[in-house]
Amino acid sequence: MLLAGVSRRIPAGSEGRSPRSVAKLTKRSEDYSQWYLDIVTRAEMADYAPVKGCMVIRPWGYAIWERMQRALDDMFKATGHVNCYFPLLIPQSFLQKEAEHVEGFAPECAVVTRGGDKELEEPLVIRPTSETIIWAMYKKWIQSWRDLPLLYNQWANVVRWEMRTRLFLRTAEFLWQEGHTAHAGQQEAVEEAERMLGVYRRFAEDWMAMPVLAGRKSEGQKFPGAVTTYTIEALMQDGKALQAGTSHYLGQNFARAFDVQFQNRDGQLEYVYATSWGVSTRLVGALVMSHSDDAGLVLPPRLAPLEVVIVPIPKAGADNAAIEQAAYRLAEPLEGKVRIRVDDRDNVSPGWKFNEWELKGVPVRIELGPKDLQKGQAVVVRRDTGQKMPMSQDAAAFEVPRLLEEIQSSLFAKAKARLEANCRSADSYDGFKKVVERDGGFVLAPWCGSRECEGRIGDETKATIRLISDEAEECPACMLCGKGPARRVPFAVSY
RNA sequence: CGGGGCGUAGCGCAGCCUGGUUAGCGCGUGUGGUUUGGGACCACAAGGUCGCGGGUUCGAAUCCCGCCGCCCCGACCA
Repeated sequence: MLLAGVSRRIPAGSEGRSPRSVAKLTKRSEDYSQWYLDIVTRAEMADYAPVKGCMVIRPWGYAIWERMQRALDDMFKATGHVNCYFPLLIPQSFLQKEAEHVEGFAPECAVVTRGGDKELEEPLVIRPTSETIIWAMYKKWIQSWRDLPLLYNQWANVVRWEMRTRLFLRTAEFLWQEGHTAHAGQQEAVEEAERMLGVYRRFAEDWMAMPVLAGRKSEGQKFPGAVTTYTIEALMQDGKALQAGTSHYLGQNFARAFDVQFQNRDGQLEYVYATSWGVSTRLVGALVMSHSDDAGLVLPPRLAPLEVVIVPIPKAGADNAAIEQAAYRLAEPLEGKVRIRVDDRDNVSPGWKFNEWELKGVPVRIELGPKDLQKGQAVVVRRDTGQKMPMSQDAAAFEVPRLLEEIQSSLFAKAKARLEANCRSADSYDGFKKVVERDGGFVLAPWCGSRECEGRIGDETKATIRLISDEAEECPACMLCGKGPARRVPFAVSY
């Protein structure tokens, strides 16, 4: 019989589903890129849509995104932001008002030219980002310093017509959040941009268990229209860097473009200071590539749609009803505390279930068979290490929440160790090229700050400057041009 | 846009070169039964515009022409 409160349902993505393919995943060592795609598709996180470059986010992938959204949204609210929604379609002329912005985004805009059966008077751009339409509206809402700051965020989809796409990492349409704030002072706006980068960093570390480097982007890699772009950069298991979140101090660029002025305390008109900041469904891809292994996805418990799955193991001649009942009894005290389900499907074998839940990255599995029942125990298995821990059923109830926390911090520790092990230094350009080629990862090397050197290094090695840190070590000479002063900045081949 | 590969059942493929019964195999799917501690087994069954359009031919998945789409690798990017 069912115990009260414990759902029988296998959650989104596997609702009483039958088995499908049994093909093995591509191994990381064989083809990293294919390994990634295998996990994303086989774990049923996403699938290719009929339109090139577009993807369907399936329930298992979307559930991860929902958990990310919730955590981030709470953090945004805790820092004083409110949610709102601006429209998908933007008059093309809006994009053109900010010179760098239009230059940056025009090449990748999808444009609507027809409505119904009529040609539109002015083409409408499907938002690649919303600064322009938001600042057009801010003009209406801001008159005085008393109207400021405006701390707005929206959860939305955007479209960027990319040449080359990859599930989650780069798709023509993606989901994200974009914060857009307006401030009465430069200092305050800069602080906001830095604060939100801090939020992203904390989210990456505390929720995704993904350590990051944080800093500013070089002039050449700034967001189109930004004065300063801040970034967090993560390191994937193949040694490539991934930009995981950005925050921009926009200065008065958009306020000027849209003529948004406010009267300051002294009664003078002044352009409003702006920031914007965003993270996207790319984070789901980052998550996959941070922790997963050759058996499939490995999820940090805090973002796992399902944290614990209990697999009852029936046996001929055993009291299988009792086994299943014990499984539900085991789950009951944990319901509400952790996301837990009993996988009582009878059309697949326990072995199948083990593999499937490992593929899907569920952090903890509890096996419960006749032998366990006799001993009053259950076998608790960690997804991240594979470690099997027999423990009494009573102990499991209070051990499991602790174990989940342990897994969360252990994933972070492991990823951090990997990041640190993959931060190397080079002083000469020859040495730099060697390290980039042989080891990958972040390579810290002296750079004079010129766009020319940055560009040439990028062209010749594929490694780009990921960020510039305030604590960057000063060096006498750039590794390329030999001029000084230079700073030591992390380069990496990136996604 | 350049280079490479592919398009035949839900998935993975064979067949094509050398045209010819009713287009095949594995996995999966449905039903019934036995099973279940690391991807179980038996029986029966369902499932196909051979990417699209044209041509050659008595006859085309197969040969010819055109088109479309997708994937992978490069140039733009969260």
